Amino acid sequence: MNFNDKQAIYLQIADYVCDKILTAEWRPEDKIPSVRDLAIELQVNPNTVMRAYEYLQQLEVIYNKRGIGHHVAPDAKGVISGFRKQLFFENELPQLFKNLELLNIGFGEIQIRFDNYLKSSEKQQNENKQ
Amino acid sequence: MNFNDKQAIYLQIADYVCDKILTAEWRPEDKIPSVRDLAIELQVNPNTVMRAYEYLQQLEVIYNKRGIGHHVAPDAKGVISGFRKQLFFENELPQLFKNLELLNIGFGEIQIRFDNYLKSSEKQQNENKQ
Amino acid sequence: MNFNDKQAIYLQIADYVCDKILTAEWRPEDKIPSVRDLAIELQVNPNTVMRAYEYLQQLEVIYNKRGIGHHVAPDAKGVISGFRKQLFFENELPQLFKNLELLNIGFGEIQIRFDNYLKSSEKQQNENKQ
Amino acid sequence: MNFNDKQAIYLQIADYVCDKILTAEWRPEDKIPSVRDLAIELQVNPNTVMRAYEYLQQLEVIYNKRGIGHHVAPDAKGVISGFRKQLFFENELPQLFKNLELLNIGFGEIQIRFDNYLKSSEKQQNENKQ
DNA sequence: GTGGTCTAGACCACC
DNA sequence: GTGGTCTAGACCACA
Repeated sequence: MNFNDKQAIYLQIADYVCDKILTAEWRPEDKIPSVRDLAIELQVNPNTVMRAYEYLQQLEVIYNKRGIGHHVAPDAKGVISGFRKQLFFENELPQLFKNLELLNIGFGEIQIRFDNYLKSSEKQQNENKQ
Repeated sequence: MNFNDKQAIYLQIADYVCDKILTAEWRPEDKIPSVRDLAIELQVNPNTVMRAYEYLQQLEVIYNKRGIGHHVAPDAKGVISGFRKQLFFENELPQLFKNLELLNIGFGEIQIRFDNYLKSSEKQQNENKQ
Repeated sequence: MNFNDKQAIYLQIADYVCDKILTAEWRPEDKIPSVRDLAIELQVNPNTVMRAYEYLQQLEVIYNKRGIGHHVAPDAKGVISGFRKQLFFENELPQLFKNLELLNIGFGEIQIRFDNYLKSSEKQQNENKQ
Repeated sequence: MNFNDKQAIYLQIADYVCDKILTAEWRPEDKIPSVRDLAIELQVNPNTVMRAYEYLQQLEVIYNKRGIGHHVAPDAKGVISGFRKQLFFENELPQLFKNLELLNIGFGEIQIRFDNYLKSSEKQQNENKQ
């Protein structure tokens, strides 16, 4: 967690959890780490983890079984994808296009960098498998 | 100015000024509007404009002559481009790639949307010329 | 704080903080007083303290943890010394030499006054220890 | 003149005039440059030069003959020395000593640097004579 | 006219 | 509790 980032820590934690779910590291109905454990792992105040979990419950990404712990919601992946896609197409992409134009960056360069990204990404996955 | 945006107003003003410089509407050594004038134009408190100008001075995008006013720095365009490119390549682009991967969005779709963006952008410029 | 000094109050506060750090009264990673607390202690407006802290953050003398407070940066002492030495050798010392020459003041007199300064300084420290 | 310096321009001009007098480049009863001429030479607004001259008149460093111009006062050198010495001993020197102490700079180093300064100063004067 | 500083007081998000 | 932002209004020095 980055304590000096402009993004709130509880949102950083929520993103951390969402990434775990999107990459299927945590699957639907899986039990996710307890508030205390995650707080220790991420070196933050348990209240802050609690707030992130509450936020994710509200979004129906996770749910809580009293006395048992928090679990990944059945359609967590769909919900997260929905939110992120909206953010992506309505905010990030227009901003990207504006930058390409103002900074005189060609679309070709983006394509090349994306290809490189894919290659290094695949390579890393292969290494992890071995 | 967007008063409900999460981004601070003074940063929005700074971006507003940078855009004026990048599009060459304001050129190096030009005098830019006084704190009070811009405050009236943008309907904000003069202190808020002052804060934006202070921030831009620190970044060496503008400079101040005692009692005369603020002026566009000689290499303002280079400085702004530098900052924005760094932000673009180090944050926005990796974020884009990560999104494409996690959200299962094809690169082709981005390309189509960019072409559409360019068309509507050109169209608008032609309308402004007339 | 000296309200009639030509030097801005927020800069006086910044100097106050730097002196605390240089004398090791506040050490690296220590939490420094909150904006509101220092404002009460120094009898100034919290905004003024905030401005001093912003300035020091920009200089990387202190840093901020979200919701926790401001802390002395790891190399604060080095940073401050660097700035002050630069100011000293590039401005103050040439100014001193120019004065000695134009005002016909002998270097010996400076030496005598410095010895007296050291004596009174030591004396005061001894008194504080007791 | 430095338009971005914290010191007011009219004070910079006043210092400029005082230096000329202290170095005896301009002698008592000499006519000094007209407001217009000095304004052109220093690339500033004539009003600003006027303000500097008014300030120096008030200090009895220069005086004005109506329709003729400004002249160096008989005891200009004494007056200037007086002011500067006061500033020197009451402000600059204590500040210097405090810096030496906090920055751990030995007095010996100052002495060496002063000797070097004198040598280069003499050398330059010899060159100017030739 | 220009910027620069300061105050008082408010509201907000965050930990 | 912490900082961060904004407003309204004041005063000052400077060109």
